[in-house]
Order: sequence, then structure tokens, then C-alpha cells
Amino acid sequence: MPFARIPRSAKFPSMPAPSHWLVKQEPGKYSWEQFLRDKATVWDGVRNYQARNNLRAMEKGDAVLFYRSVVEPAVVGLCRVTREAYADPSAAEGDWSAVDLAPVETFPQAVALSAVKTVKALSQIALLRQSRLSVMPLSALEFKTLLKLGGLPR
DNA sequence: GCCAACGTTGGC
DNA sequence: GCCAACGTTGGC
Repeated sequence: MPFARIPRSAKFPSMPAPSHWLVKQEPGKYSWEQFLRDKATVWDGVRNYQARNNLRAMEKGDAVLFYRSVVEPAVVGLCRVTREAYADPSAAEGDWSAVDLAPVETFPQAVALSAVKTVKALSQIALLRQSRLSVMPLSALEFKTLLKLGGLPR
């Protein structure tokens, strides 16, 4: 049974639609390099309600930054939503969702977590404030700041 | 390997 | 509904 999509207006009543996100993954589970080789992937396996709700708020074409956790933690690349949330094929039970993502570009310079911590424009970023959340929205400023630090000025 | 943060589970 | 126990995440 399809879930009800969470409209952005309901989730972020006072803010413009967020179209920027960040997803986290351990390289031992799924690396950016593998993602580049695959050219597309199913972002499944999320088992946290807040992260799931963020997946459900993604829209096709949204920009997503890829954060590598655990091993040399850093934001390493830019990708994009190619399919909006659908039932997670990896979930045997429960109400979980997946989206499809495709890589766009590797950051010429990975943005280390230690660097993120020193930047004033990133002081409120969910990555720092909710360290265990694996799918999170980014403000337009946070997104722009990370792109610039990564060597992809727009 | 350690440990803090935090989400989930289950007893009451 | 509370809260202790437990499991997981993830930085260091």
C-alpha cells in the first residue's frame, strides 16, 4: 500500500521548500566510488523515522550531498534524486521508503567533518547537531557553503 | 577499542 | 506513561 507523501508545506510550514539534502553512508557499506561506478543506486535500508520522513520529502531533481562517515569523515560528492520515495524493497516488514539517486560530481576537495566544524555558516547544520541522523535537509546557505568548500562553486 | 549520544524495547 | 536496559551509530 502506498504511503501518503509528506508535503513540504506541512513538514516545513514556515520555510521555502528545501531542495537540498545530505545523506550519510559508511564506505564499508556503500562507497562514493562504488556509487560512481554504478551510476545510480537505490537509497534503501533507512530504518529511522526521521530519516525516512526526509526521504519522503525529497523531490525528483533535488540536490543531495553524499557524506562519508566513519572512515575519514567528509562530504565527498554531489548527487541528485532521480526517483521519489517508494516502498523500500529491502524492508521485509514495516513502513519504510527508498529513493533513487544518481551521482553528479565528485568534490574536487572533500570537505572533512573537522572543517565543517570550523565554518560559521555551518554551525547549525544537522550533521553536527544530530550526529546519528542519516538523511537530513540542508539550508540553501549550508548547501552553497559546502559546494564552495568542496571546490564546486556555482 | 572506547565511549557518548540517542533510538527502541519492554517491564511495571 | 515512565524509565532502565539494551543496541546502534559514529567520532575519536
